[in-house]
Amino acid sequence: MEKTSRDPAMTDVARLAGVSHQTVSRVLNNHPNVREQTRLRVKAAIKELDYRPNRAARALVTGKTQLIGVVAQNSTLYGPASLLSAFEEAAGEAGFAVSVGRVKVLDRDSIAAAVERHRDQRVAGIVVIAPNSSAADALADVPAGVPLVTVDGDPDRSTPLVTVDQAKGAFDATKHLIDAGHETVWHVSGPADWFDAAGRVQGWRAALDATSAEVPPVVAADWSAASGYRAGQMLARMPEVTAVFCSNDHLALGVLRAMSERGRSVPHDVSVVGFDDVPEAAYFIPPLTTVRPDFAAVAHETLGLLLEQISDGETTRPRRTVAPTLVKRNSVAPPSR
Amino acid sequence: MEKTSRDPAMTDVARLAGVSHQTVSRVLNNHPNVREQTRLRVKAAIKELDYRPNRAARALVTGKTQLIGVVAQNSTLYGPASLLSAFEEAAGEAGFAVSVGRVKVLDRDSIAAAVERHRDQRVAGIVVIAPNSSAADALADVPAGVPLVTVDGDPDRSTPLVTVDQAKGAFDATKHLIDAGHETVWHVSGPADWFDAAGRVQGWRAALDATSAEVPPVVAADWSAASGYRAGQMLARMPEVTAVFCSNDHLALGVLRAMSERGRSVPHDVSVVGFDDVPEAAYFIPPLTTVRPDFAAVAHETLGLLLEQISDGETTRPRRTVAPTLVKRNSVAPPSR
DNA sequence: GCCGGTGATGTTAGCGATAACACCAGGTCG
DNA sequence: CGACCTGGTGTTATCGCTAACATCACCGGC
Repeated sequence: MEKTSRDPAMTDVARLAGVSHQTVSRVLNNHPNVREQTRLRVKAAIKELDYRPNRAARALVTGKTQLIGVVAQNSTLYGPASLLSAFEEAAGEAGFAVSVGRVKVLDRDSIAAAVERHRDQRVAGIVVIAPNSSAADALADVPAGVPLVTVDGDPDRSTPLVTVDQAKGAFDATKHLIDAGHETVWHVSGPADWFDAAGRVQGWRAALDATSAEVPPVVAADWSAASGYRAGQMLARMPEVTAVFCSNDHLALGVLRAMSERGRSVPHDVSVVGFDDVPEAAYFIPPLTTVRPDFAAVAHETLGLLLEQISDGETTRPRRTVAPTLVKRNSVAPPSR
Repeated sequence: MEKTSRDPAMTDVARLAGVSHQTVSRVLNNHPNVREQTRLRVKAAIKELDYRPNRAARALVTGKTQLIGVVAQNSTLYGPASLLSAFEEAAGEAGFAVSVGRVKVLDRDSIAAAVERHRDQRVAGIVVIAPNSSAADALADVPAGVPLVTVDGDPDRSTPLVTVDQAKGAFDATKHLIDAGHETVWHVSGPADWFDAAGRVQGWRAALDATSAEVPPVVAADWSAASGYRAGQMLARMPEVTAVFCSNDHLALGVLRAMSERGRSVPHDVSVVGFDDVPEAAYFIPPLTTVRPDFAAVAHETLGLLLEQISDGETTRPRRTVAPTLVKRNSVAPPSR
């Protein structure tokens, strides 16, 4: 019964393989000048001891970690959650660990504190999912030199940014309704300080302008089904409303329920389009036509941009946009009138 | 224009404060034997230099990191996503960083690989969200000595485990339907190899047994609205079905739509109860009665169990269960017959 | 007035890697 | 055939911290 001794270190491997620890290091880092036979001996020793390099020691001497910090809101909104999950997977495949710093609210202080925590950890780079303006503001405080990429952040700021092409998605959705024969399209929007919501408003308006359709007032909501329901109750009472584009699927769900309660049939009386394509959208009543963002693509672009900064210190094209696609289901029909 | 010099280290702070680096270390670690005046001088120097301790160096000498590794599936299922988010927040408050290792599928090899990646990082502890049996199997390979907590894992295994009391939630839901006057309750279940699903089946059956109600066959599905819809199509054709307990809210959504298509009104003709209380459940048609797990509580219990293991090496009570609550809305009514 | 204890601080020795340089054998070349 | 390169390897210094021990002033007690 012996005391658990410490984990094997490089010198233990070296001793077993009959070489110096430096040679072990060379094998580990794939340096060219190692004889094949030596390499094999070292690898065998590594395996035999179940040796794993000590990252702390490596980080200490190189000054670099293999860690990426992500700042995200503590919410289960479908978009951010999908993005985060996709990013973690992509980063993992690239050999980076991902440390997630959750933030309760997206205000300047919380974001700044989360970024600081990551800097304390000496992460190689930071990704901030900063979907609203106060979150974006916080990034002004981050000193240059820390590789940083913003996702869904402020398009008017100069930080490297990856985002879904909200305007295009909204344009397509609105256009689809107009093409179905509707005279105009109403819009239930997400919170005004969210860039996603703003971009969708912009795309919606552009589509209406393009066909000289009348632009009705934006119906403001947050992202919740509850607020969509309230917006829907209002719209359901207005007979001139025949088409509604909602800023996300949950808003659309609320609208759907309000319409159903008021006896306005979707899509016969009113057409509805959402945004996000949550997995259950196909099982709303009726199945929802919606816009699907490609979160995996956003994640990959983000990682690419970050890795570029980490290695070069600079970035060639610091703004990237990923186009979403319209998914047609049964919530859109020509107006009945 | 001078070259960016290296980050300040402890010796820089020491020099500025006119003390030795060891004294700086003592201040940082709140050692008692430091004169108040010295402490203040050191703190001032730390602030002036914007000094941050190098965690790699600390980890190297102490052999411990302040990192917790989490293994989770790459999915956006509401339950796991909520749990993860809650855990990250709780761990952050306790001063730990959380590294998330995503896994595409919950099979033994992937889980084992993810655990290994975390061990390479020398995390202080590991949390595995292991909701099905193949995931749980992988943990057999983890050597003792690595603090490990399983969430939603195998109740029959001896690893420390935290879980929602699935059986109680399901029992309450089923009981609620029986109390409303239904002769029996049908069940649309999640995948059979998920412990969550199994626990819910068990609770459902217990409630039926307790009132000597007939136990209809389990309708098997996965967690998706699509599979709920298929199950619902079948159940809708059976006039004797008046009450359905679904293993999660998305299944319930699919059932709701199938019922609506077949002209069976919920709750007038058929009552439905779900599980999870997703935020939009209140806006289904009709608003869904469901069971709400307390993910924050699960997260806290998990963290507590893990920290106990990290400090003591042992655990007093390695199994913890968190009771969910029934949320009553409008999808349950007495049978019409 | 000397001794031992105690509080405040400094000094030294690692932790486990990589970097930089030193070294040595063997081949190439003028 | 000696100078020079070059591939393979070892040696030493170093990263920034904490642990352990050393030091020193000051205190009270006999």
